[in-house]
Amino acid sequence: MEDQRLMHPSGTMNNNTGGMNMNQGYNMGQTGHEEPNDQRKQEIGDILQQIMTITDQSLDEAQARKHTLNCHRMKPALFSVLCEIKEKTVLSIRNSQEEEPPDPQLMRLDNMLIAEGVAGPEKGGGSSAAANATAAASGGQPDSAIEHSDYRAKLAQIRQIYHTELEKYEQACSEFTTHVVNLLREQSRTRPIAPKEIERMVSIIRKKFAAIEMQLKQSTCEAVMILRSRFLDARRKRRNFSKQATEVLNEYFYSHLSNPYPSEEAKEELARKCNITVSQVSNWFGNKRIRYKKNIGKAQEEANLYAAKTAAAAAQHDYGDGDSDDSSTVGFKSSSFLPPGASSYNMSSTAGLPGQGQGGMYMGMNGDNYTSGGDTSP
DNA sequence: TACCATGATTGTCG
DNA sequence: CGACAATCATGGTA
Repeated sequence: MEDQRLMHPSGTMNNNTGGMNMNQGYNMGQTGHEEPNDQRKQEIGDILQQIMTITDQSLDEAQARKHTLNCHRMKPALFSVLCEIKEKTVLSIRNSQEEEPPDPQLMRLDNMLIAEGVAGPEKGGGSSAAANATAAASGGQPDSAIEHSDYRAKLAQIRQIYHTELEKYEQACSEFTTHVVNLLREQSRTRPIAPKEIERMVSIIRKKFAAIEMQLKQSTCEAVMILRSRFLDARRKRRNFSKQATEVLNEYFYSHLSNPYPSEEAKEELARKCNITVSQVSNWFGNKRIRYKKNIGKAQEEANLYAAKTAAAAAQHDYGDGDSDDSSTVGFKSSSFLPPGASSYNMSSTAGLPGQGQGGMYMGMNGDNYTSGGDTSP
């Protein structure tokens, strides 16, 4: 990682009250030169050697030398000469820097991170974001809360890592900037340093750290995209409900054929029984209603099967409510799925539907208990 | 492999 | 926002 490499100059300068040249600092913003590895290693070795030499000198000694230099009688003259040279070079520095417009790519990344809820206004923040987001998903909009919670938990994890890293970078940046500024101020006693130069130095450092931040943002975006694609892939995977679940849903549907619109409570109850989500129950009923209407002839067979089954169950209960489990929690919305007057559960329920015989389909079914639910296999 | 069944998604409407 | 209709995409089967 480049950030770690970048921190080294800071450490170097810490020990550098003696006299390392700040010009090394000016190279910071420039792109690294491409040299053969061996040569580069050699150079690094030399530099390290120099540093070791410097740190070997005692601080007192260094301070004493600096003091001697500052008090030297030629110092003012030397300083003014340096100022003159400086004035000439400053011109060349000045035109090299003007603030550029914001990087469009960075803006894209920022926008995406905000849109995905990774950056931007707190949505819970840090590790609690997962819990909050999950709660929001299952509370406000219960649909597919189970799948979402996993996705959101992972997203929150990404968010937390992103913020932690960002914070680290910002802290490092500000520490490093402060250090460099202090160093320059210190040096300005010995050589002329214009405030502009310090500003420039600061902006170079900022740019460098901004580049690192951009890398962070980019990899965060990538992580989010991967997470998303995985999540979407998982969502596309369709699994048929269990035979038992289908049976429960069908029982409910056909025993409320006159009004197959389960209330919220009924949906929850069904979801619990079938071990699926409420939204899956809603989907199922939506699909069922429309497909029933489209193919009443065929559905009729199924209807009879379930009617027979529930009738048998009712008989067992000796005149009790046929589906005590359901009806206890079921509320009905007014609906026109069937014409008014048609009631579910017996032949009259289907009498009003087009394309159906009035006759004895139900009778024909006799009691031959519907054994396998008929439609789906596990 | 084609075909049907089925769960999920999307767009529209009241 | 829920219901509906159309559609997509996958699972299961002949």
